[in-house]
Amino acid sequence: MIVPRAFYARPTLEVAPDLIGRVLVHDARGGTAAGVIVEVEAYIGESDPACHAAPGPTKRNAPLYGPPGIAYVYLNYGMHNLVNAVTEPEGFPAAVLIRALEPIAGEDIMRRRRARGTKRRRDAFTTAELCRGPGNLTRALGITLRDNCRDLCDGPLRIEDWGLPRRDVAWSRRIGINVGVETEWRVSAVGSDAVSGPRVRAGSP
DNA sequence: CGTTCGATGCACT
DNA sequence: GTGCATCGAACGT
Repeated sequence: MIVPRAFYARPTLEVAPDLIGRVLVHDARGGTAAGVIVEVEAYIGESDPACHAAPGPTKRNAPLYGPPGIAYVYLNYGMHNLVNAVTEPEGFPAAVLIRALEPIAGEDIMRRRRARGTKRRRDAFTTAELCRGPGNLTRALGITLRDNCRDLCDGPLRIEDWGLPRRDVAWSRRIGINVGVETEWRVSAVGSDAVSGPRVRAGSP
């Protein structure tokens, strides 16, 4: 079933961990691809210096102020599309950045998309690395700027609940930013080999 | 393994 | 003109 809008219309720090274990699906040219969300980060309000809403409303960050349950997709470093799920009641700018997935459908399509334009062969990718990292997962799913403002509750780009088992989650600092580094607003599924960056250890060595 | 460095586009000041 | 919510290729160890 599709995750309903009410799910997103909540405090972002409640939405973020609840997204772990849900499934991001994209029907696109080339076919459908989907992955289990295993790593996210919360960006919350104009007072969060790392949130794109920090400068106040602008043309780019307008989706953050829009209704919950829509996608905020933007271009980062001139080459990577990053996808967020907009949260909180409309008018309060916040979102959850999706940082990593475990491929669950359309893995062959993901391989084709990931290998395109690189020197690596399709079969040189491990399954775990196909959607590891926010730029990599949008590439694997074929998510582009045209998906900005798409409704995640209805349409080709969706988040679904497949009734998968609950995952243990761990909170840690957000990655790849220079401000707002103290808050532990990154959530990852413990033990997942698809999680990017510093991984949280599941047990003792 | 590790680290460095270039690519690349655009919103924002 | 500056600075990114990044990635992978190249090179050093």
